[in-house]
Order: sequence, then structure tokens, then C-alpha cells
Amino acid sequence: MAPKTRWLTEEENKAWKGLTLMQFQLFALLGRELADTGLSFQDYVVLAELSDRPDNRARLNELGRQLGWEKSRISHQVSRMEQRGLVEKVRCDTDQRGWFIGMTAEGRAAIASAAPHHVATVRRCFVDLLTAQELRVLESITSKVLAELPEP
Amino acid sequence: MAPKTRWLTEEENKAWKGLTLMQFQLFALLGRELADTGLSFQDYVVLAELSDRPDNRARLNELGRQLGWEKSRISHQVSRMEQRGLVEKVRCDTDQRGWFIGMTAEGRAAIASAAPHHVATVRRCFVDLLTAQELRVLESITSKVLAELPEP
DNA sequence: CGAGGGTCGTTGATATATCCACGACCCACT
DNA sequence: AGTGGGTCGTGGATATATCAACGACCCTCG
Repeated sequence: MAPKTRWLTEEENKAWKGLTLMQFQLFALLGRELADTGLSFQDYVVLAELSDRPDNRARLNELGRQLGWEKSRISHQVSRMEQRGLVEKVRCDTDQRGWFIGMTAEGRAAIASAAPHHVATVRRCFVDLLTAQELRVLESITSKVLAELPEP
Repeated sequence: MAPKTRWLTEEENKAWKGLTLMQFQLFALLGRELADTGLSFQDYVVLAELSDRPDNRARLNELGRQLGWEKSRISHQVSRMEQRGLVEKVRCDTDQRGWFIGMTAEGRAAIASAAPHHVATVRRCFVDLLTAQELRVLESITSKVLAELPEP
């Protein structure tokens, strides 16, 4: 028979719920602040991911992998962004199934104008509140957890 | 003129993105596992919140505050859950605008059957991977950040 | 070559979240 | 009692996420 459930202790529960709540609130805040610039938080992370690349473009599935999104989500998201002129799709020459997603001039302008305030908020409401040690511990936690995640 | 943006350092960026990714993946996993029981993650946290209360009921706005949800979201969510018979609404006798949300027998049964596996997953994929110190640091981070959050 | 199994990305249906305007009510004040 | 400003929760419109099925393509192997 199955072993009796080990419920979370009060400390464990507090940490887990606190984490959930913090993330949710931070995202909400960042989304609200980005709204002024005409970008959603999702738009932002896609553009940021593209910006990180030397040639400012990526395959859909790479984007999905980096962001941890399913292919369907990234596909819908990119289509919407393409409609709005933030990104463009270019057929991949070596694989006729695939596309490269590149930033348009408009996309570049959008993230360039949104980034300073966005980063300032991430600093003010998160990064700058943490000590160097807390930052290290956090990094160790996330990499450990991510490494142990079961495949979907 | 505005000061030049202090971009995130590599460590800061890694911690921030790692946190985002971890949370997203964990939620996706928990949602997938709960799906077998007929509950969504959102259903689960609402029922869990109600379970935590001595009389298993709460006002809508209390629920929203605890979970960090906006009133509209909690209202829609609870309506759906009421449709499915997981919770019931009872007029609040002291405030005619408000409702108490209570768990039905069906709601109680649903969370009772879902909880063991859910908690086991939270342990296996998160809590049990952390040392006691990491847990403490995490708690300190989240409470600090939450305390500093600007009002919406 | 060509058949089968895998991957790439799309699509449409459904579920959920967000935004905003609203009606009902409460309360403090006059 | 009446008025005004606030809170409680609702509802509809729109945006976004999830799920499963699909067509197109790639690749390996016989």
C-alpha cells in the first residue's frame, strides 16, 4: 500500500506559496508597466530572446526551448507579433519545414524603448533587493530544480 | 536627464531567467499531473485555500487577496467551479453584496483525492531538492520582495 | 528509390485571463 | 433621511494559453 503522505511543513509551505505569489505578482507588475509601451510581457521576452542572438533571429523551436514554451504557444505568439510588424518570418533554406524569426526595425525600436524601464523595475522590485549570497542560492536552487524536472 | 540603464549582470540575468523558467515548468508539470484528477491547478489552489480555513469557506475578496488574484479572475474561476459542483455560494448575512464560498462534499472529495499525488510531486520536484538553508533563504527572498511590491 | 517514423510548425476548438464598465450595497457625514 | 464616495462582485469583450489533430518535410534504412 502507498506510504502515508508527507505533507509540507509550515516552513516548506510558506516558501512554496511565497514563491508562487511572488512570481505572479512580479509578472503582473511587469506586464502592467510594459503595457504603456504597447508590448505585453510575452512580447518582451520573445524580443529579448531574439536580441540576445548575434544575428537577431532564431528558429521557432529554439525560441520555444529557451523560453520553455510549447510549440503551439510560440507559434501563436509569433503569428500575432508578425501581424503587428514586430517580427518577420523567413523560410529556412536548409529545412523547408522551418522558419527563422527575425526582428523588424519596429521590433528593435519597441524593445529598445521598453527595456530601460523594464530592467529598472526588475532591479528595483527584485534583483537589487537581494544580497549577493541570496542571488547565488537562488541560482543554485533553480538550476538544481530545472535539472531534475521530468520530461513532459 | 535619466541615468544610464544598469543592465543585469550575467549572474543576475541567469538567476532571474532561471526563476521564471523554473516556476513556469513546475506549474506546467503540476497542472499536467492534476489533469488526471479532473482538477486544474487553479481549481486546486482555490480548494486548498478553502481547506485551510476552519469553516472551509471564505469571501471572494479574501480568496483573491490570499492568492494574489484580481477580483474578476476569482469571480470567473469560482463561477466555473460552482457550475461543476466543487464549491457553493452562500449569501453573506452581514454584507448583502458579498458571498461566502464553501466547499461542497464533491469539492472536498476532489481535493482529498488529488492532494497526495500533488504534494508528492511538489516534494519530489522542488521541496526535497532544497537544503534547509536554501529553503530559509528562499523564504527570506520572497517575503522581502513581496513586502516591497508597489500597489497596483 | 520509396516507405516509415520522426520533427517542424500550423490550425481550430476550448479554456482561461485580463480589462473595464456596471449595479448593488455599505458607510460616514450632514 | 439623503447624498456621495468607497467596496463587493458580476458580466461581456478581447487577448492569450492549452490540447489534439494535421500536413509538410526530413532522414534513415532496406
